[in-house]
Amino acid sequence: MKTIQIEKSAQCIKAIAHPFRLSILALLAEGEKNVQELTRALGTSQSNVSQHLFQMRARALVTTRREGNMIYYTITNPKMLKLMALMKEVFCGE
Amino acid sequence: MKTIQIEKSAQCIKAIAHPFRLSILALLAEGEKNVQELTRALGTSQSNVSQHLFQMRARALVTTRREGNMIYYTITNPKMLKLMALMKEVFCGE
DNA sequence: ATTCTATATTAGTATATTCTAATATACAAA
DNA sequence: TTTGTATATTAGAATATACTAATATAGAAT
Repeated sequence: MKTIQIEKSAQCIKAIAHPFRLSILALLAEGEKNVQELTRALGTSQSNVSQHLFQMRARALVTTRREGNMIYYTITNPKMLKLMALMKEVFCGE
Repeated sequence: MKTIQIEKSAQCIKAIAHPFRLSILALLAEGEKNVQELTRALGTSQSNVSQHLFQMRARALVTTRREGNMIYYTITNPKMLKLMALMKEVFCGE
């Protein structure tokens, strides 16, 4: 595996290496959600959620869509769902 | 996904969220290696490599075997290889 | 234009991570 | 038993991350 791929992968992995960010992905796996919905589900501050979302947006792991004054987030790459399922299997046993 | 699984997954993901640790996994994917071999390949200090290995050992992602005064490391779960391939695909495109 | 609501950004602090340098441990060889 | 080699551990400094509180922005509604 090339150095550049290692670096990029490490950045993306870091972007999902937090319980809140994993939870956000698990919620988005059900379908798109706006920031309010995510904030309520996580039980932390809106600011904190926005900051976590920023990290995943910066790596293009999630994508946004505006509707009125709400921003809806979705998982960019559908293969992410497969990846999450496999991580669960490898890290938590089956 | 349950909170406990989220927590455990986040811990494991953190344990691989570093270029050196990903490189180590990529090297171990080729077969078991001892600390010297990994140290030479990474081009950092032996102490640093041991510290990175510790993090993955603590999460049982890698397993050790002693031979004389060398310690050989292997990837614990063969499914990790599938996971790494999928991460590369999702994070680096195909 | 003002106000309201949703989201983003900033500043500052607390905590965690990473690295280097030094030291400890464990086995092998002499 | 001393010496050498491989690996692990510790301490401390530098950097990065995560959180709270406050503020900014952008669009909607009045």
